[in-house]
Amino acid sequence: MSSSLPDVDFDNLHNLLGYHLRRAQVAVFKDFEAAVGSESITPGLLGALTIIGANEGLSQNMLADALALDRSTLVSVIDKLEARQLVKREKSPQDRRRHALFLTNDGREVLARTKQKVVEHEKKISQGMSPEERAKLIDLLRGLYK
Amino acid sequence: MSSSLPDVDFDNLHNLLGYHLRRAQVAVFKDFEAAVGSESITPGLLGALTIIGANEGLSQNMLADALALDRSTLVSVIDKLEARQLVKREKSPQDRRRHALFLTNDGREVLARTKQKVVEHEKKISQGMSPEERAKLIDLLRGLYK
DNA sequence: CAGATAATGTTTGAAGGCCAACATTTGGTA
DNA sequence: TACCAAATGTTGGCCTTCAAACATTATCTG
Repeated sequence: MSSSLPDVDFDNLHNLLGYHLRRAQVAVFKDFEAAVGSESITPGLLGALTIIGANEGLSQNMLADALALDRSTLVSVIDKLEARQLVKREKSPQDRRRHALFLTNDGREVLARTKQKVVEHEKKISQGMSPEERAKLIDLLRGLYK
Repeated sequence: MSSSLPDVDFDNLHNLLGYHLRRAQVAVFKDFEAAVGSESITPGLLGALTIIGANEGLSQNMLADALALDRSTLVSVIDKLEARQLVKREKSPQDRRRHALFLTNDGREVLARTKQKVVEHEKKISQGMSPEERAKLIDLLRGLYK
């Protein structure tokens, strides 16, 4: 399967946080796809559905902030969700620059189903650590970006 | 700066490892660019230079394995490094399918300079945690992908 | 040895992200 | 009030990545 016989020397790469962060993220996202993929929901789409569901009527800018995505990136996320009839844009009457975002009934159903599957996914990837370790991990990760 | 007044409800997003992993990775990579950017070296390029430097003559496949990148992705990484005269491809005499990868003198110099700057970068991002916490963090991250 | 199978590097196409530039709308201020 | 600055959403260009298809070369197997 792998093509390393003489074993690669990683030098100090294994001491770099960025290296491990990237690999962990790739692995976790892959498991997410496997667990939730039947709904055709990616981590990014779940994030958007979750925040919209808990904050109906919010603007695209607020959502982009919450997800730490660029405004322009969010446009295509919402385009995709709207094309699948999970979300709708409505013009905000207070501020005509804004779009107010809402879940459709389909959106609410997909979100509910996805959330359940995500519970399993989180359980699976956290298998190798104790609840305390998991909490500590999240804490340390937040420390890296807050 | 930010556009949240009524404060966004994050629902259970803050309990998802993937969410924090992505945000931490983005932040760390951004700091990397700031610290090392003067050399125009990205995390991916540093990874390639590091592994090649410690394993001169290795093949593109072995390198892709080490970096957890797709073979096809690595082609463009090496294209870029070769265009900048930091790496050279040589046809392997033992296996004529393979390219053996080597650093040029320029490549060695850039790698050495970059490594120093990366030390500072790692110090900065690890500022908020103890050495034990940092080691634990890396350990937990490895647990997610190994 | 001959033919099938696998490994290697490459190209192409698609997805998802960023940034810069833009039009529209709002809000502050002189 | 009239102007200038900021906020909002969108578009287009670019980069990085993966996956699939391909040609070339090596290797295994009958």
